[in-house]
Amino acid sequence: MGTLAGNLQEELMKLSTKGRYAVTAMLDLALHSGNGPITLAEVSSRQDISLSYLEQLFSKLRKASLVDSVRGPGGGYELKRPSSQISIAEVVLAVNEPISATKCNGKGGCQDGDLCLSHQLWTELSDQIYQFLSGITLEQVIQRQFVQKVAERQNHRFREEDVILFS
Amino acid sequence: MGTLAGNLQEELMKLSTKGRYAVTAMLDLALHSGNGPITLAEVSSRQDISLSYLEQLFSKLRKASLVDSVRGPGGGYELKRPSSQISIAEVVLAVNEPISATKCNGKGGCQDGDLCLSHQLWTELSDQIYQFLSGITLEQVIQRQFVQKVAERQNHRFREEDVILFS
DNA sequence: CTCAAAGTTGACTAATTTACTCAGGTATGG
DNA sequence: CCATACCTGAGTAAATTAGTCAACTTTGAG
Repeated sequence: MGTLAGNLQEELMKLSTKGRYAVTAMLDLALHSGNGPITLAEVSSRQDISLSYLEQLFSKLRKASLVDSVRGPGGGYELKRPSSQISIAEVVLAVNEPISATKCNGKGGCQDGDLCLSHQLWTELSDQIYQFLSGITLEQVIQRQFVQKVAERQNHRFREEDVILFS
Repeated sequence: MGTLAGNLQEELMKLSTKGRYAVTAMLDLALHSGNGPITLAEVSSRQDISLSYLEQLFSKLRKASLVDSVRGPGGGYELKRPSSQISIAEVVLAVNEPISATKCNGKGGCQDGDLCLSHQLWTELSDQIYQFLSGITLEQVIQRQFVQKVAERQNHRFREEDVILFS
């Protein structure tokens, strides 16, 4: 299933509960840093995430070089870099198998252009989302410093009832 | 958008292939608008999405007032509003059952503050993502007018190798 | 050295979601 | 009428999520 595509940006952001768990756990680590490693048992009880599930997530976070592990008594996990240098995008991508952007990869029938156009548009959009999340660090989230008015860019003339379907 | 400014949303964005299918189909509709309704069969063959799956998606898109349907021969679907007034966020939210932001909703044990803090931080972040996608319309995607340099905001001091793990 | 605390790994699984198919409807233009 | 197209709901295989369980390895403290 995994395409060995050499191209960059063939993979998409995926935002689900899995990524939220990972970000929440990383925020917990950032919030409680300073006194040595933090055990997953602490994170588990504080954030109400099962210990075994955290172990899976942190296995991936470690492989992505986002955390360091210390074994033995007094051990635990700690951020490998300062929280100001770890982006949300990194955390989300570390735990998610990224989904393939192009369904039409090896397949034919993509010459008529239409198919590839939509794919490319979505890929570019996904890239924008990635850029956005890359610009937000754990520390910025904690300090609530991430931009407040990002949506005030262009013709933004939704009526009230259109917006409310968010609830 | 005064509505979103007040209280935080309790529902989160979810980005998966499902939303991509919906956006792709909506882009197809936008690209081929002007000659009356477009059949799902056309969209199906052009975008390589199964007809029955499209029917499910468009049922939700119609309930969300994003498309109008015309029955009978010569019928099909068309955008209810101009593509410049339909945001990506609307499309994605229309087809996804939104996931709950707060696991600790009715539960106790949320008094110690830590749990709720992480939840709130993630909720605020999710709100930012929503704001971001709300600011991008179908037309902007087609015209590729969505902001090119959204990530150049704050202390953006990632090293190269940190960013590249997107591949 | 021993023991217990912690991470590490892999196999397994129930529940849920995704991505469909199928079998019927209903509305409507020609 | 009748073919076309939307509409609805039931069902379902595959994948993902969100875990559990068992068996390790490493290491600090006593």
